[in-house]
Amino acid sequence: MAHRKLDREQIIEQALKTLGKSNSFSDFSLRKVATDLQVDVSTLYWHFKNKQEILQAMAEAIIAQVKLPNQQLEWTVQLKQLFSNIFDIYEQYPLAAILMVETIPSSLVRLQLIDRTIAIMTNAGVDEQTAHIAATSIDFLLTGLVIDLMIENRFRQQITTQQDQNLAGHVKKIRELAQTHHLEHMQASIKMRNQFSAKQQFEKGLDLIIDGLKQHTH
Amino acid sequence: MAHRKLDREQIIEQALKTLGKSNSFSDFSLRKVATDLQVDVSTLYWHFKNKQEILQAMAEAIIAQVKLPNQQLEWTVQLKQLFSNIFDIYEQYPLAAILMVETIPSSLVRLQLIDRTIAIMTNAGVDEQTAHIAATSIDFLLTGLVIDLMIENRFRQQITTQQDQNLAGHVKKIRELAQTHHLEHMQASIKMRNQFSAKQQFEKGLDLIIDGLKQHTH
DNA sequence: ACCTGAACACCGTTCAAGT
DNA sequence: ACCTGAACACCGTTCAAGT
Repeated sequence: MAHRKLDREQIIEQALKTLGKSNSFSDFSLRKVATDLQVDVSTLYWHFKNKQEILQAMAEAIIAQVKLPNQQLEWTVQLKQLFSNIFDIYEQYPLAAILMVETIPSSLVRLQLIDRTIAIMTNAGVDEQTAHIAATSIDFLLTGLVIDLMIENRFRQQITTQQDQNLAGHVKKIRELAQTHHLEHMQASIKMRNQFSAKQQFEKGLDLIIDGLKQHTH
Repeated sequence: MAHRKLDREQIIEQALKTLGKSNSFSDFSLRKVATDLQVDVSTLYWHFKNKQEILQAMAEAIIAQVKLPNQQLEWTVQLKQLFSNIFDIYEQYPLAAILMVETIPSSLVRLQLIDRTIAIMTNAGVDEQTAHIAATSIDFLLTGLVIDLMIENRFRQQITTQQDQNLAGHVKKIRELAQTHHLEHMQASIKMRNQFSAKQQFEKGLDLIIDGLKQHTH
């Protein structure tokens, strides 16, 4: 293709689409993005310094979509709404959570988001230190659950479509070990995972942390 | 080298050492493990099916080192001791946390660990559902913090040893953005990260979740 | 049974060369 | 200013061949 077509925005847009098509994060490559753009890989290196910079821009584009809750609302409602929004976006871009882990939160949008999260708590009377660790905890819980969810879905796909005996073996093994070694709580956990959606589990975890926070408010 | 030397145990032992020498998880490769073992890469494929299986065995070897707390102790003490032990092991093998994320917990040792964690809570009167989500939350908080810690250390190293302007730029940018956009809580967070160790932060997060759990016990 | 060597299909990154 | 093509140094994985 001739020149004078591409800009950074178009590259990031396609990169997010290409990431969406990928089965895993290691499946995602700049060469595939370039192919989808009908362009040589090396072209990307004129617009971006390296892969890390592209991932950074992708993460930024995703976080920019997060809608902040109304500040008039009660603080627990604000927290729940905010992270519910983030959860929904992560579900839309299933690999976005990994993107956040792989990337440094040095963009303004991401810093503002962290700042706002802490502000919600301190405005409710929580001390700065507790608010900081609570924000971190909620963030890790969210990304952890989404990554888990994604891995599970990938496995489910691989097992059904490609009949991957290896992965099917793992799932079977977990159930069997739980039974033969009488890991009763493990068995209950497996049931729970099937009974509640990842979002419901996240909400319960968030509630738990909020319960803890309430003891630090006054 | 001639044959009749290697076994799975030796490979995993060296793999953990090679992982320890790696600056990042993507830096770690089977080819490097093979070189350290003075053996051809393809040799590893006689002992293991693929890379995933090797990672799985590595994760298992690490978790096997976790010491379980005395069951006579009070439940909050048991929880704190258990996760303090896990934290210390993760600090010893800085990339172990990523290993856990990349890997399915289908080994007996890991399942037993999860089961035991939940058991500590249910024995204290916490319902099965809350105990399950709390165990998950604590686990994600721990791995999240350790991964963060590791990334930070890697950056610090790269900045000082290789004068990586790119990474130094990120750190500087965060401070600057926090100042110019008056992200006061963000500034306080940066201070706190320097003031408290990752372990101390984890302990505070754990305390928060325990505070939440106490409301579910009776 | 255990290991090697070569090959394959992938990566990210660089750089001289084109328009 | 923007893009290509070829090259480089890496990957994981397979497989015929050696001992």
